[in-house]
Amino acid sequence: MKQVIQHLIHTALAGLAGNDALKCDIPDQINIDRARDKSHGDFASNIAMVLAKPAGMNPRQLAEMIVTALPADPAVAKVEIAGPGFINFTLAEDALNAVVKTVLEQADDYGRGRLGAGQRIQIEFVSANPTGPLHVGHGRGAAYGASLANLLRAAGYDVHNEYYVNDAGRQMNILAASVWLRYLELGDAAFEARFPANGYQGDYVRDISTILRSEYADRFEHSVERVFADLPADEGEPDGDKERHIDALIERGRALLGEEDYMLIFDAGLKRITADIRDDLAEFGVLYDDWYSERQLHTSGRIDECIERLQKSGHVYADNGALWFRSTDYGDEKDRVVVRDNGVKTYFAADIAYHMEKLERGFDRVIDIWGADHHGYVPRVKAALAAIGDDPSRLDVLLVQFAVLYRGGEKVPMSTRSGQFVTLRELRHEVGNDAARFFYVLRKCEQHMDFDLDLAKSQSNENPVYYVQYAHARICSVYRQLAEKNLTWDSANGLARLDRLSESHETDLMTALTRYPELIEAAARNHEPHQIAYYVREVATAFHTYYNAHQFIVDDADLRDARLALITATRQVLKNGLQLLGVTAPDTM
RNA sequence: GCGCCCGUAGCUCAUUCGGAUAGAGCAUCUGCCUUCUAAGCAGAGGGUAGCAGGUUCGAAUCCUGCCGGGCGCGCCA
Repeated sequence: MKQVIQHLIHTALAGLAGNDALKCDIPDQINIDRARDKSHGDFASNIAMVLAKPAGMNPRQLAEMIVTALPADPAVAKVEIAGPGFINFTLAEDALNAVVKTVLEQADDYGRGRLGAGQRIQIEFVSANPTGPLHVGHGRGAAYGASLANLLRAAGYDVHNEYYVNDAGRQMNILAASVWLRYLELGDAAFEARFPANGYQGDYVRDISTILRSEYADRFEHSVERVFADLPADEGEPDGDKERHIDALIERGRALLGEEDYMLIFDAGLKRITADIRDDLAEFGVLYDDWYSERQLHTSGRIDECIERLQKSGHVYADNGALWFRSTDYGDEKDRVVVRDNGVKTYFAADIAYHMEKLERGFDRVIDIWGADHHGYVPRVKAALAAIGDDPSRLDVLLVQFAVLYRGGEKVPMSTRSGQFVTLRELRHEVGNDAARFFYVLRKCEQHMDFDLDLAKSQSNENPVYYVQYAHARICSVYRQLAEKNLTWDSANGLARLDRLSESHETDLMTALTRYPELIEAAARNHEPHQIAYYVREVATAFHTYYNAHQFIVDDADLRDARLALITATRQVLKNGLQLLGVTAPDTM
């Protein structure tokens, strides 16, 4: 409809310019907005105000001229000039109620757009280290990423979801050492007192060790004395340094176990935790096309290849035994190490290779969703892509602000290492997947989020998701009532008699339904799934209001069939919108 | 200190890439269940959009400065 009006205005302007009545260029983009206030009609254009200055005219006069030159269109019932020079368009009733037919015909496809035009787009999100279960902080990235992926798909993109598994690096070695020590602890309780301050303390580590012991009893046995002989002191001991201590402990583990057994323990932890994360996300309705391994980048030589490319670019130098990427050449604050003086490639080196690889896989666009604490990382990744000759503008990094947890008015400390956190699974079980998905996505990603656990858990009925789902269930209930009264809905008759829908509640609801396709496009373009959440709530409001004001199952069969057509279309739009958010649309509540 | 994000009703947040009188939910108050589910509806009160300038026909939105909050500034990942 916007395009229709744009076209009308464009025709009018072209005519005026042809008569020399208008002495300025016609803009390519003519802005048509939804009117906020019903008294302003359905759509508004600010074109007269925009062109007033270049045309050297008063905006209201110019608006008069444009309106006079507008070709007639059956869809437009009324055109008015208002305020400083807005041109307001009111739709004809036929044009409005046609939406009911459109929705019923297109059904699950109603709202699908072609903004993406089949472009391939990859979206990587969550990608938490597989060193422990997901916590509620990860939940936000999961809900946001999954909803955004659904939204982009609905907007016509070919979307590929990916999880980057950080299965290499120091954190994973710390996990392996933690699993090993808990395993030893099961054979000798004396190990418990020596558990490193920096180890992973969560109970899930003990669970992994218990399983490991059931599979490999007595295979990795070592005494406390041998394990801790001549190690640097841990935190809490004189001259203690927890970092040096845990690194030495990892090396001790490798030496005592041998590489094969060490990797066996390492993989036991990795596999259990990755599987747990995968199940957790799947239950949350968050699915991936690929789980991409960081370790695979190392073993395949992709990182070396990437470093070579960087070197050839001339932006790499050696200093202090390490290899540096001169990211300051691209505006970064300081240069970054890619190979440490001990020969180990940094996480950054792997990440450059990963992004290089993503672009090579043929995606037109790549989206990374990161926690806001990684924001300083964006310039160096883009710098590296530019250095190796890739186009950094193909990468969008969306930063999701932290969800700060509150319990009893107190901030809840979160740390994976200490094992002190509320897991995503706990949250899901307490408030339900639907409420959690909806709650998370109700704020735009750059907005800081206060997550009040007491509110979410104890007063979950206040969550607006129930309000929306209730509207859907109520519509289903109307059909059950219809059956009990031995009536049926004649849909063909309903569609033929849409002219009977003239109550203000009905036009309001239909207007809301017409907005859905535009909303998908705007929300996808701006990466804002929260718009969908607010929209379905608006549709639910329009429906609940209608429900209370009018009876659907009336004696007049034409009116009844028309009203049932409208609420059926409403149910479809609610379902489509909720589906994008990963929320169920229940038949009963 | 430098960089990124944020500041809108008592609380939590919207505000269609600059539009008309800044809107919802929660909380508070007043009404509505013999009729399709009251997890609902109708209505009321509640605002200097952190503060001060600037840009323009028009600013919560863009720019500058200050104030306040969050995060980051490793040869960790």
